[in-house]
Amino acid sequence: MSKNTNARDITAKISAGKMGATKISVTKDKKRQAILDASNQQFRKYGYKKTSMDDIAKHLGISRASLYSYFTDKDDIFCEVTIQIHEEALAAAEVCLGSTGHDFSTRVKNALLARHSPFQEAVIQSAHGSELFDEYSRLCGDIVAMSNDRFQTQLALAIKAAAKAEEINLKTSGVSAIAAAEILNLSTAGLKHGAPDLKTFENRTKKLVKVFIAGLRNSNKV
Amino acid sequence: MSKNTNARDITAKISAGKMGATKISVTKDKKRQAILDASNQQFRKYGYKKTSMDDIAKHLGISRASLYSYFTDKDDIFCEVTIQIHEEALAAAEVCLGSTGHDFSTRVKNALLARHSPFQEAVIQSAHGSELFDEYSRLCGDIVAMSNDRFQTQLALAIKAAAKAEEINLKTSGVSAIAAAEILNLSTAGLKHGAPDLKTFENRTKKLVKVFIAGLRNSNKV
DNA sequence: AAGTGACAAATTTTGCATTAATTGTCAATT
DNA sequence: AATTGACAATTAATGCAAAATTTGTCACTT
Repeated sequence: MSKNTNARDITAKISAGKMGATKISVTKDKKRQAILDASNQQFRKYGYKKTSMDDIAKHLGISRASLYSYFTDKDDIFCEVTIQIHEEALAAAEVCLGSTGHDFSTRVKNALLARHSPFQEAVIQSAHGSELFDEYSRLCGDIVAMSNDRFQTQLALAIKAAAKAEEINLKTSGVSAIAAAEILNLSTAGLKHGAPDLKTFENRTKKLVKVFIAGLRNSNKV
Repeated sequence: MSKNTNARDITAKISAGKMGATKISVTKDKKRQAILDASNQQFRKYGYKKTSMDDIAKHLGISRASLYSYFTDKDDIFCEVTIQIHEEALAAAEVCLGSTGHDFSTRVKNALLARHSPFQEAVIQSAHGSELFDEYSRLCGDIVAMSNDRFQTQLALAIKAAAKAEEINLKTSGVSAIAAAEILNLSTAGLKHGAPDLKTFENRTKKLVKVFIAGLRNSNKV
């Protein structure tokens, strides 16, 4: 096994996808993606430790050796899977926040669900949720933390914009945009607890956001 | 080790303290309490498995054998400790909810803090937090669940009363008292995450409650 | 170039024996 | 009656060797 990937490596990987001219063939990227998908599937089904490189290879109908021409080792695959899930969730959340045609409260609700639902499904629901969670913090603690920061920053920006547009009133509410974003994010995470299904979690989130955003409109009035 | 204490036993133990005429001597109760306190201390310091009956006995300056005339086994002690912590937290929360002289929002905030702070301190802060948490759900999952239910019921009653007193407006908010209580309780639990100290957690809770309760005053107005 | 089989090294698992620690229960003591 | 020391029994920790699995690499095929 390789040594723990450090923060600099991760940052490089995350931003790599955004740069334009890669000379790697399309088929190579497609195959990389197939490996990531298969691995993700196996990790959820059997947990991280119980999933061997051979399992992944067999599941794809290729040889184990070829995996090593796409990824350095299992840790590498796991980190990339994690990064991808987080990137997707973040992108989806950003779309929700920016979507016109919905009022502010709905946009926030959708963003929170986009950010949190994938993990409610993947981590909590899976039988190996707790083991995967351990691996997250061991191999990709930085990713999760960074992703959280980025989401809260996005959300805070949206809240600030809403305040400027006078959809909410931060001054009378006595909370900063950043604080509001942090509280919404953490609270939503809390709503996952003991939720028997995704629908329950969604309902709770819906209500939390509705009331919370309403509170941001006039917290001072008693 | 004894078999897992079942729900009926726990219910009996919880209500036992409320009945009047116990013929057990005061010193016996005092000693029981001393054992519980010492055990609680050791559990937090060294974790559940690493704390032996001998450790507890030595820490009290008594023999190990005498522990067994007060409790059937270590599991029993652990459950009683857990019950006591939960009972205290619940009682404190109830006092907060009923306390006149504070406005509704403050009462709710204080109740949530009374309910959650002890665990923020004990479970999260301790080095053995995760192990203790595992033991909780293994031995006393019922206690935690029951305690949660009772707290949410209390909170829901207070919310209903506030609605009757027209301090908040549940109808326009579109959430039931029970739903609001559940969301507040779960959200507050979420605010513990990554909090470096108790103060941070308290600040977050303060803001959450302020805004949320404000939202319960007029969720419909856009 | 992309992919594979095969190989040596490293890691995990298994079984088993030994030692140490912990438990729960006495009869005996204060 | 409360407490204890001591005892048998269970359970946990340790060591170690053999077997099995998994890993990462390379020369070789297609």
